[in-house]
Amino acid sequence: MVISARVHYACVAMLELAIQNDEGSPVAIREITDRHGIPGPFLVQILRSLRALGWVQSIRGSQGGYRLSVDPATITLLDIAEAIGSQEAGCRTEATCTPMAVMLQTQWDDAAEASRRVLGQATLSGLVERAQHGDASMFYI
Amino acid sequence: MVISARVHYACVAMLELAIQNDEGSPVAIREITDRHGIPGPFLVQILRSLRALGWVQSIRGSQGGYRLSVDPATITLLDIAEAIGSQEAGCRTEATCTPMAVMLQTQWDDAAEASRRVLGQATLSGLVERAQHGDASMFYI
DNA sequence: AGATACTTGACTAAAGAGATCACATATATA
DNA sequence: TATATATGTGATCTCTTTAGTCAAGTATCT
Repeated sequence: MVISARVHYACVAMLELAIQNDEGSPVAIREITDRHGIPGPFLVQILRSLRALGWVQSIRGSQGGYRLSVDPATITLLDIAEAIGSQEAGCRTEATCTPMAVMLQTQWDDAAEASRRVLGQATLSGLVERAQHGDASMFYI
Repeated sequence: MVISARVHYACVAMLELAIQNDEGSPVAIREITDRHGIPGPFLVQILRSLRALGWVQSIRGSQGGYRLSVDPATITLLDIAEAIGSQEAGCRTEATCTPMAVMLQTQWDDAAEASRRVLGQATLSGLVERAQHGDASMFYI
């Protein structure tokens, strides 16, 4: 469960869209990059992946931007991390797959599973709600 | 908590030393690399780190090798992973540290903490014992 | 002396992460 | 219809990390 900048940015973008989901107009990339200091072209790349997943839709042209196309209650940080992040390999091919290696691999898997359980609990809507209740000025809307 | 090949090999080596800890003679690198298919010079590099940590001692010359210099009950997979693996950075410097970023970071930290708890439970002696009870032929000694 | 085994430091190849750029296309508004 | 505003797409690029290699040296046992 590696949290790269790519994954982090993807989550920021999804949260930003989730917050502004009720308002009619789509959210421009510029709005997100300005607010969070994310390199523009990089975020474009990430939003492309999110669109391919069917999680956001894009509206081109003037007044265009992005909008969530899924219910924010159904998407967790785990979903985003696993979809955007790099896929991990199974048992190492180079080294011999000894019983000891298998035992260790079980430990690595258990540890990863523990992480996944935490992130699988965190839905977008849950985070948005928590942020807005905890600190109304948090997202300076 | 990234488990690189380096960390995995370090754990294999420590476990191998823990198993043969009771016997008088030290364990040669060749013995470990042959058994587990680990590239020799790479394992040398790793054992050097382990020695710098004070966890193993080396005996040079003919009949030389490596030996644990700590109680295998006091070392966990977490200790090895954190000592050998790369050190992770804190809050990302590039992007703006917005409240949203902080909230996300908390989630990443919680997830990492969950992993750490799992690996922190796994002591070398515990793993050796488990392996030997579970399957006597596991380490074909 | 010679075989065995660790010591040390430098070095290289490959992969992935994190961007960046140029050019194309779509749409609202004046 | 012209123009400003936005996204779409593909290629490219640099930097860091990871994994692995090599050569020459030193210590110890038999």
